[in-house]
Amino acid sequence: MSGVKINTMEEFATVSGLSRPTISKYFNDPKSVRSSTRARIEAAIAEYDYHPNIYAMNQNRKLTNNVGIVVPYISDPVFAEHARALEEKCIEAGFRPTLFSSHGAPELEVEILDLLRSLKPAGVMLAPLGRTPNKAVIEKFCSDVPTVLFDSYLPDTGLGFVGSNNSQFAKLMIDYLCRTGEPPCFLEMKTPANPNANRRRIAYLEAMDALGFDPCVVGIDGTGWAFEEIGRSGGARALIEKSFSSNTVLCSNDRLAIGFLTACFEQKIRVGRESDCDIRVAGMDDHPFSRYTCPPLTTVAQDFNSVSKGTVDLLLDAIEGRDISETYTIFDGRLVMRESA
Amino acid sequence: MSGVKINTMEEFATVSGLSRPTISKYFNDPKSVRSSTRARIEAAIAEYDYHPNIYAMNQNRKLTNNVGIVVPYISDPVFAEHARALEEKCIEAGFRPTLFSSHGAPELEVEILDLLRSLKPAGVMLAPLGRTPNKAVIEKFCSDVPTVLFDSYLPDTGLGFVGSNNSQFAKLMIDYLCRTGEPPCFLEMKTPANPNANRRRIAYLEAMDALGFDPCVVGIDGTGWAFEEIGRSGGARALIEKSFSSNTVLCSNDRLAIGFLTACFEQKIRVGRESDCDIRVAGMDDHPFSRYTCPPLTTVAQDFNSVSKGTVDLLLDAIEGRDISETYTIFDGRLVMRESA
DNA sequence: GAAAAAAATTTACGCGCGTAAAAAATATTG
DNA sequence: CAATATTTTTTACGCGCGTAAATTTTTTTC
Repeated sequence: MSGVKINTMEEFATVSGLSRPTISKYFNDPKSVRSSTRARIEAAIAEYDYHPNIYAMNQNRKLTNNVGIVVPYISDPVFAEHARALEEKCIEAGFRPTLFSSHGAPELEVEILDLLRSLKPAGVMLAPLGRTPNKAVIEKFCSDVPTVLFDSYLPDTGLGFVGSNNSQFAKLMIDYLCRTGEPPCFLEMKTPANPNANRRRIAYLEAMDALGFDPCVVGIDGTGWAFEEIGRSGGARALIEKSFSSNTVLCSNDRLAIGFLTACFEQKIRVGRESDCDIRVAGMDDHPFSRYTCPPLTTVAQDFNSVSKGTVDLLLDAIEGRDISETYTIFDGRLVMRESA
Repeated sequence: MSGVKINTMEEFATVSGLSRPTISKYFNDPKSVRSSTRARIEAAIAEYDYHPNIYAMNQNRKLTNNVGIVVPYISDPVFAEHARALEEKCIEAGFRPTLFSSHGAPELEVEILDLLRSLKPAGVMLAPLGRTPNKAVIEKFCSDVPTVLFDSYLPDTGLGFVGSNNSQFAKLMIDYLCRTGEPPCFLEMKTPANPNANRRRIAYLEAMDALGFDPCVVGIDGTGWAFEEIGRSGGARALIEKSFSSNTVLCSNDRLAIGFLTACFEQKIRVGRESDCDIRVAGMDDHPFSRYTCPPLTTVAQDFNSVSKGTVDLLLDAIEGRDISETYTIFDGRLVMRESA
């Protein structure tokens, strides 16, 4: 590496013995220059460690190579996992992802979209909070910026949606639970932070009806994203009040289930599918820690990889002008049998 | 809001009846214009929804108002929590944080620093992976960009460091454990992903020595960031091989402890501090999930709030030219007694 | 080897804003 | 009210790069 400091593309063109427009072409698309030229440029980059000024580049480009990733709550390991997978795939595709978390706050979600707009991204992957107040803002944003929704569906918004088949999640688990024991009750938050919860409840009601069982939905209080604590305190109350009509509880998501398991532990209620147990507990999502609860949590695994791949692919297809055939894609979950049910 | 679309600052200056340099001054510092002028500008912003072009602004500014946040692994809830707290405090202070995760990969850490450099941020808050290969790269980066390290210390690097007093963490827990039962063994990864583990082991050895007990360090295999699985599989082996010289195990961190609790459960070893229990288990960090293990995990709580506040404050002091008196700050942990020990 | 095609160069302008300097307008002070 | 201080305007240049058009050079084709 040479000691000379190259600051502008002009200077870099000089030292590499080429013209600036050629260098510019190279940085916009390396394959657009002859391979011998490309080699010279890359040798010069290695020698002078030149990087074009990002701001000057993006100022004039019709489209930047930025993509935005917005998740509702980064501290939720399920979304952290989503974000990680999406970032990886964007980088592979040559885009520069920027990650934002709404931290559960609708106002912050609006601010993030504002900022994203001024970042002129090539596209955005958005998992909305799913709170009604922001509906109009998100629709407006999607009509300005190419946006793919994931995880949480909003009708007629954005280029499309990729997510999980929440109905299938619930049906799959209910079938399993009914086949192997008593039909489950359904434990959920009365006012869920995440709209997928509604699909899961509806699927529960439908599946129970189809199987000829009486449903039993237990709604617990609590707002916000501290699901474990809500599951623990609300679950404890439900146990004391004997709200469950069977010895099997399907929780709306794993984080709720994790809290509920703690409530069971505190009341010395033995959880599991063996004969000496009092209750069976199941969740949905395959949260990274579900494997490590005691007993390990039986759940339905989200197909993170397919969802993230589908999300990135859909966005890139749209950005790069390929026709997007499927605008609504959902992936089935996989039953993960562990000891809790 | 008017229907007219304002694209440039020039146009915006016209419609607001002021000159462009005044508008420019306003956006660089609203307080730098007379309050009556400020009011006119803000009224015009509300009416025309004008936002200056971020790229054009940053191109010429000596300093942007971007700050970078880099964590080693965003899917680790401890770092997700750190990131959330740092983001919040940056936004409050009027800066624009961008979050990056190295995903445990040293190459990615280098790429992130490269990108950050070209983003010309006002400053960076970096929790390094702590792998030796990147030492030189990070030192170089810190000499170019105002950087505060957090969580993981590197000597003589950056503006300063803010983190936890890992020695105190270990001593605090060991004192408690020795006071209430048998002296603990120490469970850790042989090759820890995070350098804080070394401090904790050293503190363990010192504390045991000071109390006149024989130390017993159990190192388990495994690399990477899947700590729970490492704790479970390695812990299971250690239990079978009877590697622990006492009935008390202090784990190097909570995630390891969570996996170890699962190993105990699988082998029907009762965990807790009551008389009918076989083993006591403790961790360090106060991982968000530790409250919900069965039994709930006794641990030492990191002072997330003080660390994140200290990190942001140190960086902003440096950016805004105040003298930074303390360049190495660590915060003590708080004992969180739960049922596991 | 000449003709055609492809790639690189030259020239020149524009992007949207920062910012400096001097002049003009407005506000503050006694 | 004049004198001074503060704020705003006018004018003008520069930042680093995208990009278009015309020209020249290099490569490919037969």
